[in-house]
This record gives sequence, C-alpha cells and structure tokens, in this order.
Amino acid sequence: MVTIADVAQRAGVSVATVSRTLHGSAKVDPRTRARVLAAADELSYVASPTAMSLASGRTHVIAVVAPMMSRWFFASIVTAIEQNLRETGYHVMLFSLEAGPGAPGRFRPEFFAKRVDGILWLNVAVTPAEEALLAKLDLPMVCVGTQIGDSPTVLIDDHRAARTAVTHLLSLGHREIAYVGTPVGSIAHMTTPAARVAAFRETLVHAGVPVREGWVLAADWTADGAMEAVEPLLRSDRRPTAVLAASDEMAIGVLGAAARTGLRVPEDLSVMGIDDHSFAGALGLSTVHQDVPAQGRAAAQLLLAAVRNRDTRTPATRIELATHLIPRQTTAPPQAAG
Amino acid sequence: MVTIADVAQRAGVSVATVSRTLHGSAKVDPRTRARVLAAADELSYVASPTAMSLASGRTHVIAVVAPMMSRWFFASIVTAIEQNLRETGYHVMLFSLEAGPGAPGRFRPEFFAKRVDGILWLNVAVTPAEEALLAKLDLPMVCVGTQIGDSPTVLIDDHRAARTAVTHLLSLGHREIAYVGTPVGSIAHMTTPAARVAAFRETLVHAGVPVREGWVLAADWTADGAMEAVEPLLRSDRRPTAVLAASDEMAIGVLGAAARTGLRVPEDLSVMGIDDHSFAGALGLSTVHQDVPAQGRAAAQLLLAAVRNRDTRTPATRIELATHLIPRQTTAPPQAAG
DNA sequence: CTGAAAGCGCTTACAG
DNA sequence: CTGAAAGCGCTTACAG
Repeated sequence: MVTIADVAQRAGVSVATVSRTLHGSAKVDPRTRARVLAAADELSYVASPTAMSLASGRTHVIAVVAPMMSRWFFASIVTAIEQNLRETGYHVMLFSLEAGPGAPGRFRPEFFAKRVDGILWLNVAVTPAEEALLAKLDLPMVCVGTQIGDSPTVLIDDHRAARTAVTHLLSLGHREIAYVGTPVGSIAHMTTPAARVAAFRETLVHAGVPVREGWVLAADWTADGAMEAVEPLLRSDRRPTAVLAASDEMAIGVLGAAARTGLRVPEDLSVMGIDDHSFAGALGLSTVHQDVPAQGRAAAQLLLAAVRNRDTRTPATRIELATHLIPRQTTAPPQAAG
Repeated sequence: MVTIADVAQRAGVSVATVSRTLHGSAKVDPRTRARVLAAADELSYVASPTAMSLASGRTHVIAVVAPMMSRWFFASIVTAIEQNLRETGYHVMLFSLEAGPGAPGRFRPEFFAKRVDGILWLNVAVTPAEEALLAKLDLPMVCVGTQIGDSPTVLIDDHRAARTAVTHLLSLGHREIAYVGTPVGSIAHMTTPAARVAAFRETLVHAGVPVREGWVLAADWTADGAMEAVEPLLRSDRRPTAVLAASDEMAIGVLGAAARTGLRVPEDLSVMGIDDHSFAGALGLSTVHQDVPAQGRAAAQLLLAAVRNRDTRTPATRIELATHLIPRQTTAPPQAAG
C-alpha cells in the first residue's frame, strides 16, 4: 500500500507538506505543490480515510437512520441524501431499523459513537431514554418528519396535507368517507400517521360531517395491509362513497380491495391517497403531492452546515415544505344512487 | 472522551489486556476479565472504530453499490443486506450511482480504498477499465445479478423467469403478445434486461409464433416510462391481446396505459409482469416471483465468508435462486373476438 | 512556506 | 495470562 511517506519521499518533501498540499488549508509554494501532486498521481496515492479520521477527529461519514428502507418515501429520500452528501465529499452509513430475525429493530448509541460526523434521522421516533443517550454522543443531528429534542427538522405539514385531501373529497360532494391508516404497531410513535388521522377527523367535524368510528381503520401502511383492512368495509351493506388512505401505498391497497369486491373506481368508490408515489400517475391516483427529494436535500444541507461548524447544538431550525393537491382519475362526485 | 487508557487505569491493568478482553481471542484470566468489563461498563466505554481500523487493518464496513435506490428491487435487497450485515457486526456504506446534478453517476475506486472490507455489487455493470481498477483494490467482492470478473454471484435465471412468463401467456392462448422493457440508456449494460428480452423472443419463436419487431418496446424500466411506450400501441388498429412487461413496475405502467385507452384488463388485454413486486398482490398482477431478500442474504453471507478468510480471490461461486409463476387476475385467455 | 515531532486510540507480536 | 513497546498512517500546532 502506498502511504503518505512514499509520496513525500518521491516529491522530496516532508509528510507534513504532502498532507498540507493534499488537504490542508495552509499555503504551499506552487512549485512544491506541483511536485507533490505529480508524485501522488504517479503513485496513485489515496490517503487512508481511517488514518485521516483518527488524526483529525472527523470521519466524513454521515449516519442515515430510517425505520425501514423498503418503502417509497425512504428509498426516495435516501437516494437524494446520498447524492447530495457524496457531492460534498461525505459518505453515507445506512442504518435501517427494520426488525429482523436477530436484528435489533432499534439503534444503539455505539452505532454512531466516534464513527460518524453527524446523524440524519428519517422519520424515526425516539424514546426519552434514547434521546438522553443520543445527547451524550454530542453529534450534530437533523431530523426529517419527526422531531428529536431541539434538532433542526425538515418536514411537510402533515395536518394540512390530510386536510387538503379530505377537502377535495368533500368538495366533490362526498359525505360518507372512510379512512385507513390509523397508526399501529411499529409506526405507532411516528407523528405523520397521528397528524394525518387527526386532520381527517377535524376536517370532517369542521364541515359538519360526523365521523363514523367504524370507518376509521388501522393498517400497517402497506398496500396489502390496507387492502385487508378495507375489504370487509366495502363488502358491508352500508359502505362509504370514498376512502382516504393515509398514504398512496395504502391507497393502492384500497384500489385492490375495490377490484376484489367488484366496485368500480371512481363510479362506485372514490379513492384518494397522500404522497404522490411514483406509481400514482400510472394508476391515475388522486393524491396530495409532497416533494421527497427536496426534503432530503434540505436535511443534508442543514446537517452539513452543522457538521462543518462543529456546532453540536445548532439553533433550532424548522423547514416546512409545501404540498399540493393532484386530482387524477380515482376521485369523482358520488353517484346519485350512492 | 473515554479511551482504552481510562479503562485500563480504572481496572488496574494494561491497555493490552483491555483490548484483549474486549475484542481479542487470546486467553484472559476470568477475574481480570471481570474487572475490565466492570470498568468499561462503568465508564460507558466504546472503542474508537477509527483507531481499531487503523491498528487492525479491518474496518468492519461493507460497501453496497447500486445503480439506484429508488426502485423496489434495490430497496428490498438493501434492507435484507443491511439486516444481515448488522447482525454480524458489520456496517453498510451506501453508494447509489444514480446520476444527479453534480453526482458522478459512477463509482471511483477511491470510494472504497482502505475504507471498506468488501464490496457488494447490486446489478451494476462495470466496464473493463473499471474492472481493472477494482482488481487493484484487492478487496473481496460479491455481485448480485450481474457478474464482475470472477467474483461470486447471486442471481436468478432471468432467461427462465421470462420464459415462464411467456409460456403462461402462450398457454392461455395468446399469440399476439407485445413486450416492453428492451434496455435503453443507463440500464443498457445490465444483463437482466438483455436476458429477459432474449428469452421473450426465443420462447415465441420456439412456439412458432412470429415476433413482431414493432411490438418489442424500449423503456426505462419505470411505470411512467412503460406507460408512455405502450399507450400508442394500445391505441393502434392492430393491437396485441397481451403485453409482457420485463418488470412489475413497468407492468403497472401498462395497466395505466390500458386504463387510459379504455381497455379492460384482462378482458381486452392481458398484462403480465416479472418480479412479484410488493404491490403485485393488491393489483392482482400476474407475475413471476423472485425472492429478493433471499438474494440479499445469500450475497451478504458469501461476502462475509470471503472477508473473514481475508480471501481476496474467493473461488468462483454462483448461487442461482428459483423463480415461479404467480398467475393472478390480469391474465386470461384472449377474447374470441380479439 | 516547510520540517520535526507529538499525538490520535487502538492492536499485536514479543517477552516474560 | 499479562505488560511494554512498536506501529497503523495520518494531522497539526510549534518553530524556524
């Protein structure tokens, strides 16, 4: 392996000078610099990241923590974050908290200690005890979706997004509206599911439409889960004229349930989602758009700023991105006979 | 920060002994061990990964390289890999090659040099020049989908998977079958797209069914891309009775094209995919199943074995996982009037 | 602008 | 079973 000493020897300078011309901010004589660069190039020198980290105290790696990787939101945002970080010379260490056989399903502070320069939390809810442990780490952190402590946060207004969706259905004339996506299980602590269902209830009440409790359904936020949750309702005597799913992935499940029960969409049933999943266009799904890559970029920039300033306690920042309605083909006025 | 010296002092032993009881394989007196463990625990000691790496030459991090993160296959397999690796004490450094504004769209050997213990390649095609650079890295590598050099590979038989799909359509009586998913652009070098379209052609020819070149369509392997590619064909006078999409994501686009052109599925058009995407069940999509998490686990295990043996040149291994037909509701015999 | 030297926090033969 | 010491490959004040 070629080390900094090899380069120094070839260039006829000290290792300190090599280090300075390659990474340091200090002044180096242009002719010296040229010799060093040439030597490094000839030897195909690549500095050892591990040695640089130990000596400098900075790893140039960022931890990205998500509750799972296999859902559209997370896959999309991780892509954007990775691109953004790589452009600035940082690497992404991925922590997917999905519980598996033997996998913890939770993070441990040792994952991060002395290993990363900062942490990006993607919609992960943290207990007070965990929060205390994280504080000891003394690392810059930025959150997306769910806030942790007083860390900067990037998010959309989930309450408003859900209200936009409900309002769309109301304005089409629907009064018999069901909802699927009440938080359960592993997502019970996340703020997005709670905010969206709260907005559903409030918006209906505000419009003078009573909320039928039997029509507010829990699901695990997968297509299959939503399909199972909704199908019985669609088969019952008294069924809704519209279903709002808390996510597009669940809306796809509702579409499946409609197909299984022989209901035409939107003639017999309007179906609406939230998110604007990449399949929403092809499926003609009416939804509320959120810009996920933009959230990833914003979060990456915020964290980078904190890392570079070596600020552990960055001033509280909150970046809220806009959402907007995208009506497509799965929503329509309820049939007169409905 | 608490270091190994702090633990040594508190336990009344040398740092060497602390190192040995915490990580080493050498024998340590049980009573000494207990004192060290207690001291480490009391101080909440976490060894510096960076110092361990520099001293030992092993980083315990694995590079996972994928052409993108935002597609179902990659998101699913990365989840499985991450779980598997974390269980064994390894970390995942993610390299998503998706080109962005400023992002290279390609990997560079410096990404990996002295930074990771091994590389997992997920369906990324590598040029001979790149392959030569990688060889110099002298790192254990394992591939999924597309082979690189003589590295061990985990894959499905894409040719067989596509043949299974075509055979299903033929057995239903279809003879007018279109195909979408000829490789273009960034996926032009990947073996999966090439293998699947080749199998489509060969299976038809073998069955005595002529291949209409105008019905073999290129697309970028997204739902929207496939929808755009297929819609004109569905609007033409002479249209197929069935469309095979090279992936379920594209099949969803075909479903969208059918909806836009007013064709009923499967009455007017059979639609078939390959992969068994997590939405396939809800959408009733007929497809050919592949077990993606199993591929991830197999690849992780293969790489781990190579890393632990410090084998750079592991004996060529090829693990081929089975696929099987899952007929659902989007395929049916062609209508008599078709 | 440049070099000598200490130091980052571990691991690992080498002795004992 | 345990300790002293060298070494991993850099960075960074400190002098000059």
